[in-house]
Amino acid sequence: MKAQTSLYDSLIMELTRTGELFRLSATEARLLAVLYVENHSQTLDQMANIIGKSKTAVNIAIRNLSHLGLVDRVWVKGERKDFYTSVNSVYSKLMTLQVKQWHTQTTRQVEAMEQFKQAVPKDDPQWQQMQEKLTSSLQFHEQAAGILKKVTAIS
Amino acid sequence: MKAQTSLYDSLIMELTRTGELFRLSATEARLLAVLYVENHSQTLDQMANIIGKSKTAVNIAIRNLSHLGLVDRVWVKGERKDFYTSVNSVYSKLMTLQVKQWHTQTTRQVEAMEQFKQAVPKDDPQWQQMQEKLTSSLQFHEQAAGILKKVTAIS
DNA sequence: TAGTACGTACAGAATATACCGTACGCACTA
DNA sequence: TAGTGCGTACGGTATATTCTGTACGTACTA
Repeated sequence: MKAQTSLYDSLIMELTRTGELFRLSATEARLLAVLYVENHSQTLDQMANIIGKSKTAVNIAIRNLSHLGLVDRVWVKGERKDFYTSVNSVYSKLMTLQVKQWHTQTTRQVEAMEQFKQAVPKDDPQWQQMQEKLTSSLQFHEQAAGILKKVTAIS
Repeated sequence: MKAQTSLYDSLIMELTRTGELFRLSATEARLLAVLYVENHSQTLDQMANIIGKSKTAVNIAIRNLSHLGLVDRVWVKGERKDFYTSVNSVYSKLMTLQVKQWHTQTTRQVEAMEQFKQAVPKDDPQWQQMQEKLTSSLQFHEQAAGILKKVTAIS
């Protein structure tokens, strides 16, 4: 018997897939999807209930998402519980974060290549090859930088 | 006692980090790094030896990398073993692959949102909110498309 | 002050992932 | 045909990740 899949479920699933593409864990991604679709902020208990996980699991996932700046805690008058909501255009932000990491990492990569190249004697046949790879890496770095600029220009 | 770290090791490590950023597993990333730095193609045994893993593990990793089009099998005259090498500008290609996935996924996401929106009655207050989110998602999609165009223009 | 409601730290269980050694199948060789 | 060398499928195991229930600390309340 095939499980009935509502449009709501499909939507959540797609959003979850998107989140996972950006290296979020399954529950982080799902949680973010729920917060994105739901229109009012949610408590830990509500979220635990919705995604069918323990409050502890939700707590940790929310902490991570919050640490990434993808989720905000909102204050609700007269309520003791914490309420959480996703930030504006989360998915764009997620993409931006990822690209930033690329940029940082490619910088490190280029530096490592340069250092390594300098240790290779210039008359070594390896030197020329390292030189080419360095050029290639630099190009890679430029590429990441270009994308970063494009991405941050929007948000 | 602190482990001695050579420039070579640092380079491999950085390249590995880069690979991991693109959702490669640790060994896939390391393997790719080695193939990238080494100037001649390597056999399974050689690679297993270099990264200190079993031949089986290397075999699977190579299969995945090959499936992603990041690694090529090269024919060497008079040799029975298979030789592998990384394709040109692997890391750019890796980035391109990733962005392509974004593009595909955002398409799916937008479709799911449109379907969901249509099921919500227009006089429902939710409708307006869904409309806004759809707009936001479309923007996200455009963003991915833009990056994709930029990336593929290079390679 | 005692009681209640919340968030979170922690330890162990469950699950998923990665890995290894063995063994098999195939192709080439003598 | 027997033998050798290679890639790879497979089953069991280690390791890492994720999840749960319990328990604790704090803040508010009566």
